Amino acid sequence: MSEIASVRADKRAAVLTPICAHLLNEGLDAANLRALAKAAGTSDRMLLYYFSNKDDLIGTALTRLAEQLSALLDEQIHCEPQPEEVLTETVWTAVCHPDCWPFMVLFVELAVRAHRIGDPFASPAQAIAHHFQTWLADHLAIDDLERRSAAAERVLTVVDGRVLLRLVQATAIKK
Amino acid sequence: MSEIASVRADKRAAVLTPICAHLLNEGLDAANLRALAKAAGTSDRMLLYYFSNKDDLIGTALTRLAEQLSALLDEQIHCEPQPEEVLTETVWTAVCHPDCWPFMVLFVELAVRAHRIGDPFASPAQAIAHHFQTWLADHLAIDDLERRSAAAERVLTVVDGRVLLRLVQATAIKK
DNA sequence: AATGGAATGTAGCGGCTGCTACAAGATCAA
DNA sequence: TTGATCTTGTAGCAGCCGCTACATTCCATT
Repeated sequence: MSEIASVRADKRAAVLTPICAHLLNEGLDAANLRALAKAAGTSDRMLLYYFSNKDDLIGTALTRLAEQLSALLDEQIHCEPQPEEVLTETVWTAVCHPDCWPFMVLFVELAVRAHRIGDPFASPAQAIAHHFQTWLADHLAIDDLERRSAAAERVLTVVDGRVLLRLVQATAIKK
Repeated sequence: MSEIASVRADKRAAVLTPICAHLLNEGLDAANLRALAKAAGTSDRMLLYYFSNKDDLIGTALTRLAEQLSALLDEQIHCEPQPEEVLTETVWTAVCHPDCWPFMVLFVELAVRAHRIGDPFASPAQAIAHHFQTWLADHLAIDDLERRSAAAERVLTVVDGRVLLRLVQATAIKK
């Protein structure tokens, strides 16, 4: 019956949370089935029982992460529409917050893979970029639609550029 | 004798050119020893004879690529110092040129790995970013040193941001 | 209790990766 | 020519990867 959710579907959903966390903290390079399974307290065998293959798993997790970022933005920033320069700094501050920063790093990884590989990375990357820009436009104190959209794109560009440069400067600790 | 270069040193230098090309066109993910050796017309065994290990090879190649990008910028753009907005568009046009674009993609890959892993990626990434910004400052029509440097950083930020967004939009062709 | 399907553990395959042991050829000084 | 050193090919190891075959356990229905 449809009202009786199978164990499989339940676990599939449950397992997604720690997997998203792992993806966020360790990045896509570290995202192999055995490591993800360990993070989720299960086995790689089970992950491939819940999901049809690795791409399905990663794609599902990334889609969920894209939604999480959207929610995070709404949650972390409650402000009236602002002028372009002000919004840029407001968002930049939010982006540097420890809760948000891992999303931005992941987004950069996603962008490269979207370009080089395509799916399952392209769709979430585009979703994140698109939603981010829409969100920015909604928080800009500009009446004209076209100008508002163009300004949102400029803000997004500057923020992304700063993220990239910050990545280079804030380098991993060597062992 | 020091004037007699060994075969090893010669080949080590010669092999670097096709390896850099491979790195540039295929990215860091595809940079395994066997693939690089094939691109260089030799064997993985030989690459590890010329270089002490993979990190040494990649690090050397990346350093050379950083220098190549510097040369490319000088070569592709000969212009008088420009105001900030003009230089931004001049550089953006150059960056989108097929000769330069692969460098930018590689730079983004480098930035992520510099952040997550550190060396051998951090140093070349920082070199590229630093040289790029210096180059920009040299082409800005601003007298005051501090203002010029700040403007160069803004130009670099905008260009990098555009690169990132372009990556997401120009996605790989699916098979 | 019997049965059939869902859920899970065990073990391993085939492929790739960085790297190395070993031996053979190449080169050059004596 | 001999021997030492530099260069190179062959083969393979140990580890990781995505994925799967097989067997088992668990549970709901009958």
